[in-house]
Amino acid sequence: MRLKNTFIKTLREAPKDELAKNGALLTRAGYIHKEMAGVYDYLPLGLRVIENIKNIIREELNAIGCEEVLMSTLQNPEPWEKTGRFSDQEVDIWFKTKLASGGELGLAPTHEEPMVNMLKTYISSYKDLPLYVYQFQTKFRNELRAKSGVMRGREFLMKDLYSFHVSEADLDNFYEKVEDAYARIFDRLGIGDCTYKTFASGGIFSKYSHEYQTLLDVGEDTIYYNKDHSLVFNKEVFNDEVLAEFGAKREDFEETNAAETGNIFKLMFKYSEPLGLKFSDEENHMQTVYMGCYGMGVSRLMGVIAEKFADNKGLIWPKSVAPFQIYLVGIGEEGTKRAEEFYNEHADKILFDDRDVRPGEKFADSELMGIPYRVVISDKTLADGVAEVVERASGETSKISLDKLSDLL
RNA sequence: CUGGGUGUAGCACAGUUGGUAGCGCGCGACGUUUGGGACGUCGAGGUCGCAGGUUCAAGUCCUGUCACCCAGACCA
Repeated sequence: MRLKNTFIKTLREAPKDELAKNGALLTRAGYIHKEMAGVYDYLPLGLRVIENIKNIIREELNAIGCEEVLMSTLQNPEPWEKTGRFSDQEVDIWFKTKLASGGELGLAPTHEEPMVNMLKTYISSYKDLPLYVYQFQTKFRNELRAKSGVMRGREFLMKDLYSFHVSEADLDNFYEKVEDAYARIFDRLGIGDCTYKTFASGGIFSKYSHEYQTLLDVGEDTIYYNKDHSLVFNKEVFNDEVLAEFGAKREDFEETNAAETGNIFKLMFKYSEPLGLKFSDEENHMQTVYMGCYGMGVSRLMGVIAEKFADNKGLIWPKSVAPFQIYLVGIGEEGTKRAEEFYNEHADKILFDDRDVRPGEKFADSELMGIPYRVVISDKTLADGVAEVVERASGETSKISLDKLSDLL
């Protein structure tokens, strides 16, 4: 991408309504634009980050046999009424609107009901199971208070996976596969070493749910972890009774803030029963489908990663999610010409700062945008037949011969 | 929802006892610059969140309303 050809522009100062670090930096660097509290537009760079995160999740889920769909945002109240969740008393974050013809609609805050309802069309026998279906979908939640940049929005992008099984054993088995997939996803996103599977309050059918909590100063959750992080509890379940159950002592735990970046949950029959999702078993007896659900906040992940790795100069993206691998700057006549040539060979992976501004401004923007490598080709470096490479994360500078530059991509 | 705060140019802000709006950044033109956000000259850009009201006159005073930020409460 050529900077000259894009409409985005960096800002020296963050808008005063962006106090959160992630929102301020993502806005200044031109990744996002705020429409209103908790509602953001994703600009070319931000969209690339979102797509990179999605692709990592997609690859890992597909690898364990999941199928991707895209369900509707507009919700027919009927399936929700069967579970009681269309009620504003039951679910207080609905956005609702009216049909021109008079009926009422909801904007999906999650998708258990429509997913179950849809699959009633396709699941009728044990031969149809198991099934693992997921999507990346925009969710709407009428939060009392949106805050923290893109980390708590009224409209946000979420990956939601639902699994369907003939038995609890099969659900348990798949649940473990998702745990493994989640571990790989967090690793690939660059936050594996600071993201923990956490015990949180459960629902009707299971004692605990599991959240994935990423350590973050400004995270909204409080968690407690022991020395080797083998046991991590959300504050909501951190009590003497639970500690006794796990044979743990309170004094071995440390308190810290974290952001919930994912969760996995055994639903059992919570939604399949009221919605009548059944199958015929091998003896031709009707059985209710066992279910699990597994969420991951895509736009929140972008905010968490932005927030976590930034320094006083700007964003620092892990290579796996960075919108581009190289921020390319050409200086001087010959340097600019050679930069053009290199750009033209790998245009899809390079952000080329071809603007007619002084180098200092380009350097500052490269740091603000957090692109992993800044490559400078100038008449000076060309005298040695090399380009200068600065790694954003470490600040380390090195010289690389021009024909080896593509190794960075 | 409770408490506190803020709405003036794309961004950040100033605007005195009411008298018809200003600075910096950014933007356009020209010139000088050209490896760490350069400099000079000229210039464009505003129904002062919105709606009422008071007044000869409202960014400024009054009433209402909306939005936004922070803390709390809330949060599969």
